[in-house]
Amino acid sequence: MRASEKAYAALRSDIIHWRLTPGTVLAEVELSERLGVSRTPIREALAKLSAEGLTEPQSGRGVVVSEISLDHLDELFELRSALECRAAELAAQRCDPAVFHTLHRQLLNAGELITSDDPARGDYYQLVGELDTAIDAAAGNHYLTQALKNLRVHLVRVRRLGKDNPARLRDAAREHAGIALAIANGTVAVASAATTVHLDNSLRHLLSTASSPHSSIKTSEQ
Amino acid sequence: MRASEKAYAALRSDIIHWRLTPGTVLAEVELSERLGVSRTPIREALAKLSAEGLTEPQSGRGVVVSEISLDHLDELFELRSALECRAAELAAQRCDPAVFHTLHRQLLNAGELITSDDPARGDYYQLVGELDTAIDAAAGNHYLTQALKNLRVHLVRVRRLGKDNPARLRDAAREHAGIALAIANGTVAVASAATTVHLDNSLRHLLSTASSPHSSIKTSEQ
DNA sequence: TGACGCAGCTTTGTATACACTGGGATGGTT
DNA sequence: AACCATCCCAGTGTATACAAAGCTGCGTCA
Repeated sequence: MRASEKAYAALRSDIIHWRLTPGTVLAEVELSERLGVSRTPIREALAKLSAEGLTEPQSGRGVVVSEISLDHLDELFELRSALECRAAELAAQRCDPAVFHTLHRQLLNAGELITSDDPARGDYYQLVGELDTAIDAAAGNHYLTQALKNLRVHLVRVRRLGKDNPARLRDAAREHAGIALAIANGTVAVASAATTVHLDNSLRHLLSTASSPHSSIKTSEQ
Repeated sequence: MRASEKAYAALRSDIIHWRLTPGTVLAEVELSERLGVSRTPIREALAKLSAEGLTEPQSGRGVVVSEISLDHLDELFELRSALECRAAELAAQRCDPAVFHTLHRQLLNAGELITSDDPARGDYYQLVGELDTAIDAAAGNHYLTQALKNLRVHLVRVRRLGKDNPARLRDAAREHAGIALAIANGTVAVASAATTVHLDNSLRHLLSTASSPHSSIKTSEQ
């Protein structure tokens, strides 16, 4: 693996998992020492992260980890809604119904995955991720998939803002199941509508339970 | 201006305006000599272009200018439709009607801009660009605007595939005028529908008149 | 005659040295 | 005491040298 890719992957993971919190300044020399590579691949990694929107150039001087603010969450979800609704519509037109019937069944039983054993809800989020992947594949649109991929990076970060309580996750699983079923049935309008409703519920839940972003940020300033 | 930005702007312009044709191999040393900067900023520029999708890494060895193929045009327009319809809907909800009434009037008279004096149709495309800008501003969604900006880069390249004959441009201007009017009226569903129809017409026109992409590419291989 | 392998070269990937810019601190002046 | 100018330094921007990896072409062997 190339050094620049290694640096990129390490930084990306650190940012997504909040080991690097919003507002953190990323200095090239410090990073190159910490990651054991020279500044050149570090710069390449930072450029890639900035292109993705995970970091932002700091007024001509250095880069900082992008802020995640509740103020712009509604905008993020408007874009998400536009992309995911269209993806669901296309998937409903073009999919192999068997795949989504299977996902529908699994999602109906997803309540069992939400146990106190795994606070990170790994199994649950993996299943939801499989639905996303299946929708992307069924939609069969490279550009749309790419746009969604870029967006989901930010959504993973946002997840930390809300406290995903078991009740909401079980509701969300049912909503996902409904989306899968609509796609399997090939009912385009229903697939789109179910996605719209699900995203609205998710956004409302996030906004109502989210911890203040500033409190999260402050704790990181050691 | 930084050397990396200069290189990026120069290459981006060369690709968009087909001075660098799809499939062209971009060698770092050759570019650094041609643009008069060292390889480091060239690499930075190429990374940025690849992130945008204007170039693609060539299986471990160098980068090439991305292909523009009719095969994927429908996919590109599916994404475009998803984004522009949502943007039009949001604009219809939130806009200052006066702005779009003005644009509506200007677009109704856009036929006069399509003269044989300017084969590049600069004035026409500038007016259409102003509509795009106004929609972005009215929609007031930073993420959506960014996604559209990324997309429009590809659309400018695609434009070269089709022969924009005056009749089609006049029709397109009327369609744009209709979109502007629907937004000014605040009729969300109409704005979305008018956008859908316009994009479908544009795609069909492109596909029916487009020169074979392969012939375009071949001519570049000197 | 065809295919496999090796050697050389071209091109990319990485490290490092140097240049330049912006900001902050310090000292002087009003 | 407050404000401005200058100097210094931290850190980025660029150039270049070196290392590694892949392709090409030729030669040899089956």
